Amino acid sequence: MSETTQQILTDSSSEAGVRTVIVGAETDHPVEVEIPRPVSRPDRKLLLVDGHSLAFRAFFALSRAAEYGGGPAFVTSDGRHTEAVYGFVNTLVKLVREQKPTHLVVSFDLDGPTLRSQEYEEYKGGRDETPEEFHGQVPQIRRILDALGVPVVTAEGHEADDVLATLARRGAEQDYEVLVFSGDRDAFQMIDDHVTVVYPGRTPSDLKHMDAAAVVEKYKVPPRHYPDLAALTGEQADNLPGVPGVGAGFAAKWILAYGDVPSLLEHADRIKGKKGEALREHRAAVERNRRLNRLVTDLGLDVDLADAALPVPDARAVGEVFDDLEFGEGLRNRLFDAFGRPQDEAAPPADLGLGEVARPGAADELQDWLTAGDGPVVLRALHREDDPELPGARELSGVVLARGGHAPSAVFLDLSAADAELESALAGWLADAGRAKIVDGVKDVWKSLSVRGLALEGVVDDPQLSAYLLQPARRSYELPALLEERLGLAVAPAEDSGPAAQGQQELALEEQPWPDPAVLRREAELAVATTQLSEHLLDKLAETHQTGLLTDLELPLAVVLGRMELAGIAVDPDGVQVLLDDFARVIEQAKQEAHAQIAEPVNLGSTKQLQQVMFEELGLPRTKKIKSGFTTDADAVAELLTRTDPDSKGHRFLASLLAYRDANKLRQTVEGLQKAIAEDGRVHTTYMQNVAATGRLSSTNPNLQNIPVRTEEGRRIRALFVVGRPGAGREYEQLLTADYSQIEMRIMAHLSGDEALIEAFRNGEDLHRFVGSKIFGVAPEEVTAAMRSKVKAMSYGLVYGLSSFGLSKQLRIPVDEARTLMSDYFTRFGAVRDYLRGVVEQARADGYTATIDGRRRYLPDLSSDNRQLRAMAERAALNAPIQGSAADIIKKAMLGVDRRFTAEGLSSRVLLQVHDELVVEVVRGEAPTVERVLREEMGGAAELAVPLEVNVGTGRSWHEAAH
DNA sequence: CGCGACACGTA
DNA sequence: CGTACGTGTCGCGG
Repeated sequence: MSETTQQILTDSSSEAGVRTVIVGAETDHPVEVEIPRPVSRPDRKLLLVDGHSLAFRAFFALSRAAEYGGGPAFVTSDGRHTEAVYGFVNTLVKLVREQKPTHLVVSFDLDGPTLRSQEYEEYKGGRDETPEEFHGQVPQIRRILDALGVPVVTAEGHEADDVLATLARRGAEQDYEVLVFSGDRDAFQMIDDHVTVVYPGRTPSDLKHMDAAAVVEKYKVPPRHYPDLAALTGEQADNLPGVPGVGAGFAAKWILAYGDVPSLLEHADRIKGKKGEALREHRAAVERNRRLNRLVTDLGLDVDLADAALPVPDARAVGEVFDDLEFGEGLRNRLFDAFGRPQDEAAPPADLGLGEVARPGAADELQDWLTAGDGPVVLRALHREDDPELPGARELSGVVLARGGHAPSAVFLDLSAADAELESALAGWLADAGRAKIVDGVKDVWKSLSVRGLALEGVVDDPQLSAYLLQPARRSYELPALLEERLGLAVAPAEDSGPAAQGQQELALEEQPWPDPAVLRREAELAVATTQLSEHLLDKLAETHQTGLLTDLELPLAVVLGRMELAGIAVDPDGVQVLLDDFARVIEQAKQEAHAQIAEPVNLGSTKQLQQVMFEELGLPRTKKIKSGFTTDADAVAELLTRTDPDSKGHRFLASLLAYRDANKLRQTVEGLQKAIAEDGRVHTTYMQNVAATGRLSSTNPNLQNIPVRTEEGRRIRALFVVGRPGAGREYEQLLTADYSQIEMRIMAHLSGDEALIEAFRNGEDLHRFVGSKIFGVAPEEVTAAMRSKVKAMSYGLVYGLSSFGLSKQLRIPVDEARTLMSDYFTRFGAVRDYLRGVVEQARADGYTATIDGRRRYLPDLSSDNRQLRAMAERAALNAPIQGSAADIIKKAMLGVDRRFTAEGLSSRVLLQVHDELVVEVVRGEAPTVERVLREEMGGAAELAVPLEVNVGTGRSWHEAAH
């Protein structure tokens, strides 16, 4: 920490508004510098922006990002570049969001001569020609500023900085807190107690705040003397040479000793040595520099700052420019968030024509409503409280039913107060498969109904699922967003304040009416709008031939998943504690062993600290570069282990680190499990049905699809999952697992139609051994373990779009050898190569890949200009049909198993799905039938060119049941 | 406190 | 420079 900073930090004795610090204490001329305390005027905050400077920096940052990967290419479909516009708006939005100015002005340089260029022809000479792509972007920026209603001020013959300096001075005089965005350091001279400069760092969005203290800290002179300093050192960017050999340090010393440039030059004779000589020699240049970098603060600008109050943007106009420039929703939303959402954006509660929400009080009233119209009815569940006792489900307190069409209507039923007859009328309708229902989030609603003893049949759509099939890569499927994007309907914007906003008098919590009338109204409107949304989504599904995936797969699967979630899986609590203690011991030991090798203890969980220890203190060889330096991941550490002397500190540290990480990871997994054990002694995961872009399920809260299995210690965790204790008249006997053997390779064989690969599976021999014998040209029994593991890695790699480079890294073999391996593979399995090539081509042409059952994944990046993005999309295209088809197959199997369990009167139940594996809790005596059903339904879930092989195992725990 | 980066578990 | 996920920790910046 520098001396100055220390003193600033420790200073406390100053008068109000001013601090003093000593600068240059180490020199002959220590000087006391006054630093005004910056004022804060949250209600009068003026932001002044140098438009060119911001646009230019944005342009270069985004062009580079696009060129070197990572960033998207900012070009419209008709070839216009938009880097500067996008970056400008992005940074401006960031500034407004973070700084919350009340007033805003942007200034631009004008073309043509300025006073500075007239005085000094070479001013700003030597700069590279403005790139072609930059042209035309400034007018677009001004269009957007116009649409936003932000005043743009320019001055003939002057640069933007003069305008800003003038406005900054006026702002300060009028007691505004002024923030100046400028990329020109000359702007620092404006800084005082009212004015701060925001100066861009390496990227336009990396903004540094320069107030007086920061200038003193950095340059050792007060802001008003910054231009004196710059005049001495010169300014490369403006092509203004200074005094040769004089850097910021000397310049600052002189200025502190003599004051400004004129005073310094007056006393130039007194300065000894080479530097003094140089100063006298370049006296003219210094004087010229000082003239040129003096900003004009008294331009006769015809602006009233009061008129620069941050306006409400014109959404239509902004929308037009954004559409024209092909900017996405993200920036648009951020912009409106920062500048305020215009009134007409909050759309007239999309007049749905919905009247009062009726509250049928008796069964016949409900019956009347239910039979009053046709068309599907939207069902929404209301929950009074957030935290249910019920493991895995929320208690149902009420429902909203709604119908769309010409006369939309909605009703609300309070199930916490409903009489038996009314509830039974509802139950009859819910269970009637002939009465079509639309349910948003059907799995959760089914669960809530189910724990209340209510059945649910006749569900024809769940927008979360239909929208997922249409756009599987979406992040969220929230109704308001879908309504807005699909139908342009702005329904019931979420109110930001609670009931109080509705002007209700204060009521004790327990006296508050439930549901809140505003909440009920919103629910009803959403329900009505959902009828339109569903109609639209089902149309689109039909157009894309995915209707069957919804009605025959995802919708019925939601119920199966709901059952699995409610069931949960039993976890042995004592075993959990034992493991936790065991792991804690290992962790402690590994931590101590690691610390014994180094000087100061570090946090082994901190990559940053590990890098310091490994690559600095221990001097270990550098590993692969990552953003924050060099990787310390397990792969790299293992590699380093092989390259270090087993008796060295480094080696021992690395070994301890791996042991620590291992045990720590396991401990975290078990801890998460412990926390997740519900009152029924079981863990209820949640399956997400619309998260994975390929069609897979995901598991969360906790994730039971990534429970360790590969290591011995990991398998101890699987042993914690046990068969449940007797309950509800059932006696569970064991857990049964059934998994597909090499399903992805089988799908690859099927999709490619490769005869050799198909033969490999029909042959029934160990797949990798068989493939190995073909590739290496030896008999199957002569395939060594090393050969087999190479082949195995290769085969799986293909499914992921592996390159020869990647393969060489994976197998730690030379790239040449990897390339040979791949080409040998493709020689024997040529149709596989043809298929993989074809998949990418097809996807590029269609814009999407498809599974065997027609589930799509859209991959717009296949035609990206960006190499990295394109390559990623290509690998995704290789993988999606295979992973997705496997997902479809096991989903079908789950439906089949579920049906058969019911049909055959089995009480056993499926508990878990782990992508290619099902875990079943088997009731005493049902094991043989369950095994047969699992084999038949899983094995028969798809008709492929190769058989689907299913392995089954049983045991008291998940570990024992593994095979 | 939110968020990105990192590391690492599964198929 | 191998796909698809979820979770925990760290450390940054607000």
